[in-house]
Amino acid sequence: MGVIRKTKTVEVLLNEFNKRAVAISAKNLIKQFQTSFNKTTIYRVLDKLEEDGVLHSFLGKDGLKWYAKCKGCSASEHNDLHPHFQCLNCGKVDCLSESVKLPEIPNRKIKVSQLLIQGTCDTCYL
Amino acid sequence: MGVIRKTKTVEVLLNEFNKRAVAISAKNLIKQFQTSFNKTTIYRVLDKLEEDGVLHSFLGKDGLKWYAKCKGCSASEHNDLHPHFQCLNCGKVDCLSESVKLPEIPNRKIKVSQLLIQGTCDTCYL
DNA sequence: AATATACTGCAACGTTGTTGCATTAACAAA
DNA sequence: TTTGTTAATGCAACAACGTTGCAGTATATT
Repeated sequence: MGVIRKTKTVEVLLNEFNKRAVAISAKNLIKQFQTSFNKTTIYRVLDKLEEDGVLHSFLGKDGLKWYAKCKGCSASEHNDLHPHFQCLNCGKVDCLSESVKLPEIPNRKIKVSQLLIQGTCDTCYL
Repeated sequence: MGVIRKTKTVEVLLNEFNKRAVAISAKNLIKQFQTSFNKTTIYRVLDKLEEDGVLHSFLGKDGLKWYAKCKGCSASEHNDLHPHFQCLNCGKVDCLSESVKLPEIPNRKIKVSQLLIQGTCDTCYL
């Protein structure tokens, strides 16, 4: 379970998430590191980092998988219930710190929820 | 533009959405009607019906595209801001009528939002 | 240094959805 | 009803994102 060995791929990817504060899509990472790492490896490392509670994942605009650093998650518990904002212009995704109040749903048991807000970000906002 | 001609495909698909009250994925429709219609046709008809404000679409669990009947939408305006609930056990998706209160986001312009709640539905809830 | 096994790269594949193009069918007008 | 325009369809091929199997490599442990 989780990341066991400290490999080059893990080091480089983690560094990337630490450097940038925003979420990054698997697609972007693959493009960025295509000369260094195979896409299969990147997918697998991201999986592991998520299992480990280091990253959390969610689906963005076109069903693409995005990852961002977790704050206060562990391998046993993922509490990534914050919403995400994706800019329809530049594609950038931010984690929002505000929590969402889920509607009341009778007779159903909620396991996870995902709120994706789309619009224009501060940089692209004219 | 939207749907112009009353074809067999449009008729059958619309009938399906009227018969069942839940959301249906493109994948399911293609599987269900693979003997009658080509998948390309189904994708295109769904697109048109959405443009027309008859259906609205959203992304479910694995990035799959789901469609459901709109209430009070038109070609000019889609007000499909309600959340969806997907059962992790049987895969069924329901539209929830409750509206969601979006968090305050400074310096950004919200265009659309999508809240997907996942868990166990009433039928699968033990 | 030797060993066990986690990690990697490659190639091939799977699934969902899209595109181009020739053919067919819906609708309007004569 | 027949004709003509053009929207809708089916087919095949493609595109994108992601997964799988397997042989070879690197990491950590002894």
